[in-house]
Amino acid sequence: MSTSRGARQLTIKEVASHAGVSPMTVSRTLAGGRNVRPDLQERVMAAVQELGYYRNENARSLRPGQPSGLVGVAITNLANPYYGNFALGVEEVAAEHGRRIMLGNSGEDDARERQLVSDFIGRQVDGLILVPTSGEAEHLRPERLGDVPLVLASRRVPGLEVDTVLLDDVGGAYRGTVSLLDAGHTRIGFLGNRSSVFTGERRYRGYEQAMAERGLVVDPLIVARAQQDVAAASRAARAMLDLEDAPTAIFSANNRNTIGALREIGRRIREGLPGPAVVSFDDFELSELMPVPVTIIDHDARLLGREAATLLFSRLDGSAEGAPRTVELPVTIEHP
Amino acid sequence: MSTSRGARQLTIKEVASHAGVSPMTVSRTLAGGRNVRPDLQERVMAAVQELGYYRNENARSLRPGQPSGLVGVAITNLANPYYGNFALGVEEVAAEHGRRIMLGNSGEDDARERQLVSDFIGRQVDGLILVPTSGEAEHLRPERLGDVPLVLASRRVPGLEVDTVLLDDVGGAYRGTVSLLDAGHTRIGFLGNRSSVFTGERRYRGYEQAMAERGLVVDPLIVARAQQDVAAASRAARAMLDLEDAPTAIFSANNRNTIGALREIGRRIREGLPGPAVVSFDDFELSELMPVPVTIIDHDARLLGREAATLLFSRLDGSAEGAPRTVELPVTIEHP
DNA sequence: TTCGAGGTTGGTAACGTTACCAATCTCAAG
DNA sequence: CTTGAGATTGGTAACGTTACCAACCTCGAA
Repeated sequence: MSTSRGARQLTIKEVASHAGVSPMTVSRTLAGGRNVRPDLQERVMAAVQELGYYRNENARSLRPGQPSGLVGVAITNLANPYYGNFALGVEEVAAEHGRRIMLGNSGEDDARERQLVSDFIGRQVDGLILVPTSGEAEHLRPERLGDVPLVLASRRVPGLEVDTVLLDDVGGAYRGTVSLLDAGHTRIGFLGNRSSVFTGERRYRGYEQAMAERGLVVDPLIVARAQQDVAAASRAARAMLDLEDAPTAIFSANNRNTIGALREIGRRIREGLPGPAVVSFDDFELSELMPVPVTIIDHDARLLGREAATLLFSRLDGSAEGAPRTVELPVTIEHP
Repeated sequence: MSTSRGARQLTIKEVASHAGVSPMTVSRTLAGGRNVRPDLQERVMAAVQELGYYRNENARSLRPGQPSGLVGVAITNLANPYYGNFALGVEEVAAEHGRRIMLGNSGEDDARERQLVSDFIGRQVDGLILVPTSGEAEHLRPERLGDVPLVLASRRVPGLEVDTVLLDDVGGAYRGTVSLLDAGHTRIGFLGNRSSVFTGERRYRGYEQAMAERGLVVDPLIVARAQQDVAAASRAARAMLDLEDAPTAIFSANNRNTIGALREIGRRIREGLPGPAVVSFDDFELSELMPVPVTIIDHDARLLGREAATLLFSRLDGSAEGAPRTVELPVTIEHP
């Protein structure tokens, strides 16, 4: 019975003396029981049960060569359901490999990301999975990480050659835009992230490419690339749709912009104004119930997480060596 | 330059000899620099920078009395955006207290939860925050946890008296149901979780109470309480609405059931069938654009996470002692 | 000048664990 | 009965860190 204060930690020694064996026998039993007599193993396990002993994993990983079994995961915005699913995918694969994840939210803040990474390293993580903010790469150089393998997800960091899992941003945006063009639209607005955000840039490129192929010039008046949240996206959509020469369709480069745009479009429709067609990079629930047709460029964030973790563990297991690899996951297009 | 294999860990000793001081001086400097000459501190910090040294937090926490700075968080379903926000709230407060979180997903599986908890304990977490599965409480008893403080969120565990953060499930469900009754509905269907899930039970109770107050008997034909995912919720809604005597309104006890119900309702409306009014416990985006009026019983999952973490840290700081506390967070009702 | 208080520095031991080695035991073959 | 191979067991040291103590230094007061 452990009481309020102090309550010294239960150690392998107590278990050993309780079972009448040496600490080494307890350690060996807990490690799988190779070369330990079955009756002693039983006594040890009984003592463990009775005392409620948990092995101290920190002390264990202190010995050289012992992995900590921890993976550090830093994402940019846990409030976004996409990143929740991403984290879930990572957690699943980690659990399958007997590892645990330490999760941090960088909130797109560079300094916070640096702090998270150094903290993860200090806690002896076996590997790192990062959705990088768009800042510097200095703190992510392999030599700064002390040989802890790093996998980037969703975004690349300029000048940093490491394992990376990406979406087919350019292709998805291209195909989504083409579907609008095929439907007869020629004046297509764009809502997206700052161009310094990797995905924002790539998705814009796909949009631009499709427009250019049809000989259409992109009008800067109907391109808004600075919205990081729903409210800003709503305002940008409003400005665009209030124009004399308003777009008849909108390409939205991510979930947050789509929700904002649709909020504004819903408002207009309730006022009897026309609503433009929408293509959204990123799915959202009940898109089929929207008052305007919404085409979805969909992908599986959970799978993205699983792939990132798989890439990491292939490095940890030594089953993959050599040059950094990039996996680009396909996206699907769902017409309304 | 650290090369591929081996690459022994950089220790405080290397830093010390590089700075020409003893390891103790390095330790003291890193601990805040009390009673260390400024010029030596500078030499130490320069060496830390130059070598890229990170203190080994595991070794650090091995010393008795040193906290690990880790909080174990186990939630039931990270794919649900609510729990993503919950985790975010916990992470935020933990970061404010200089702590890191270890995150596990139990997937409503009892065995997995037990495994997570014992793993967290083995990794010397300073505290635990749990959205419990509905199973046993044995592995959560204080004496089994070795004095590691535990906070439950969202749900209670029968027979376990610990700090808990809950929502006002009963009151919210009651008020939501009353709003339907006030609008003239008397035949109100119920969609929810298994009754063994704490919130499922409480929300049903609120619904039942409101009905009883108006002298209405709940018809078991329009009560479905076994759906854990969107597809099952859709089927349940369909069965209910296909009845001769179909409900004119539906009370949905959670996000997943709401989405499922609305998917079915949207289908019916496209076919020209009538759609019932909906009250949803849990918000979702773009609810204002639905083809039927949706009343939202809303709450802040992120705040729930923040409250849980705050409760935990008040135990860790010793600013709270004594009997377990329960915090019940209010919910708001948003009419369409 | 001596003394002592207080600031600064370093050596030692300990935290809980396991790799390594040495010691002991078992048992079959000679 | 001896030998030795192999299985089993335990003692010791080390992982990286910091609390504790002892030693030293500085400087003002007596």
